[in-house]
Amino acid sequence: MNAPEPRFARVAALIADASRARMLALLLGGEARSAGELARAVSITPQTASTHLAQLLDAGLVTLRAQGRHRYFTLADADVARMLEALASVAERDEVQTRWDTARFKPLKYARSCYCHLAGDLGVQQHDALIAQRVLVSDDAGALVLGEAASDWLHAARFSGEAVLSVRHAAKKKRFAYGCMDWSARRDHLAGAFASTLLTHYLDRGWLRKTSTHRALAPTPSGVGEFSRLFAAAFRQ
Amino acid sequence: MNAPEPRFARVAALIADASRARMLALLLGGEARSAGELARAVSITPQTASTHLAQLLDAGLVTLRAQGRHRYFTLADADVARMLEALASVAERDEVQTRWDTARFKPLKYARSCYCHLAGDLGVQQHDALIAQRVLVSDDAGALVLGEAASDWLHAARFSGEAVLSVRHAAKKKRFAYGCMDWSARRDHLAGAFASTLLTHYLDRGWLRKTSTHRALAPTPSGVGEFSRLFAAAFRQ
DNA sequence: CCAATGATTCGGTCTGGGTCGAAGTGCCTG
DNA sequence: CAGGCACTTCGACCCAGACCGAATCATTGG
Repeated sequence: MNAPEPRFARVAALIADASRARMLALLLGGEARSAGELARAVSITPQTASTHLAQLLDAGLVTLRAQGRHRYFTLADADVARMLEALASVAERDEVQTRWDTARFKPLKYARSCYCHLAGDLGVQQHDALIAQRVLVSDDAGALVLGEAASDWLHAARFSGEAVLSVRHAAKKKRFAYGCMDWSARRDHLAGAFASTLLTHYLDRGWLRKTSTHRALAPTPSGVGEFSRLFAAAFRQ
Repeated sequence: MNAPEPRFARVAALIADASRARMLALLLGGEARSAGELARAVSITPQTASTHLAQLLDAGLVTLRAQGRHRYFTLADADVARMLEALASVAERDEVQTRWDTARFKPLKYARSCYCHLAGDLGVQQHDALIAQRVLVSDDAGALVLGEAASDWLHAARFSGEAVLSVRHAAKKKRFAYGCMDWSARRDHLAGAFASTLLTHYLDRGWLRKTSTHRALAPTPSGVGEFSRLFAAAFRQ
């Protein structure tokens, strides 16, 4: 009769603290951050941050890479990012319409990094376009795999021949591509290894650039053109 | 520079408390529960439960239906269920393999209700089978819609003619069917309005029955036969 | 080998929030 | 109308855990 305490309560408790939540929100940007950097960003002393990070590490929400006397933290994996986005999607619900339309949040709504893939309206467009153009198709199990139009599209997106091969190789792995609920658009954007590769590519080609402080990503003039060409099929909406 | 406190921290705080988490876990079963019932289930006094439920209600995690002097609570919507499952999927990670194989948890892993659809191994089989048989197919935007084999399958599943029509009508709505990460199987099971209809149908036909205390669902002898027939395509693995 | 810097550990303080007893409100039944 | 039941509100208590000061460890550079 007596329900046992669910394990998710413990994870929720880790996210519940304002300082830890702000650290996690920063890490959602995808980049590794040192302990001190995180402490300063959320205005707490290094020793407090240290205890917080130890807890996040212990629970497996973040991973650690020590480099000299710095310790760099990143989100553990895409599952953690998905969980945070799911929380945000419930937390933001009704606020979305009003808040997102302010000038301050518009860039964030248009495009941002989520862990290490593209989110926001542009991420949703990417998701819809790649499926509509059959670059990605559902296999028998409902997972997304490369479709018949994949090679053409990758070529059009200026992937090199060897890069295409490496994508094709990665496509065999689990978690290659899947939908992830976008909390501002409230529709799926594209997540997974393929989505990471694409975002890296966009940044490398200079179609997107990171903005100073936030997770927001701004398209460059050349990027605007490329995206409207590559995602043309999704622009019908 | 100073990162604002993310709104999801507030939601996480609501789930972080052991008593509230246990209530939410109970409500994940999909059935409405009265305040007193929830209080007894988690071993707290009615007045404590009342403050908890008021908070959950205020945050929109649960909804309320007052009936006489009883107040019945249910999970607010499928987004909340998805969020809880995402949390659980991170929280359970490594435990899954060991814990689920104990006799105590096996029924839960095999089939359980998630909000108001079918989860667990059977839920994953359903998801995979309906897609493999093209009862459900992805549309241009990646959402699942009824496919060319839908009518035949519904007929085979003993849906009446008018029930088939009502399903076809419901198929136009948003959130008709979509994948939802299953935290025990770690693959997608089927969620959405269609999934709810199917679970209700299985219960009505006596193919599944609710077990006493948990969210676990047990297949009846006739259910075993029906499921192996209806989900045949997924039994390859 | 000695600062200087990044990070952790320890000990003590303090507050937010969960808890229950007691009392109050509303609804249903006899 | 009276009594009972489901639930809520109020007040007081108490404790887990966030926080910081001080000290310690580790790495780098001079």
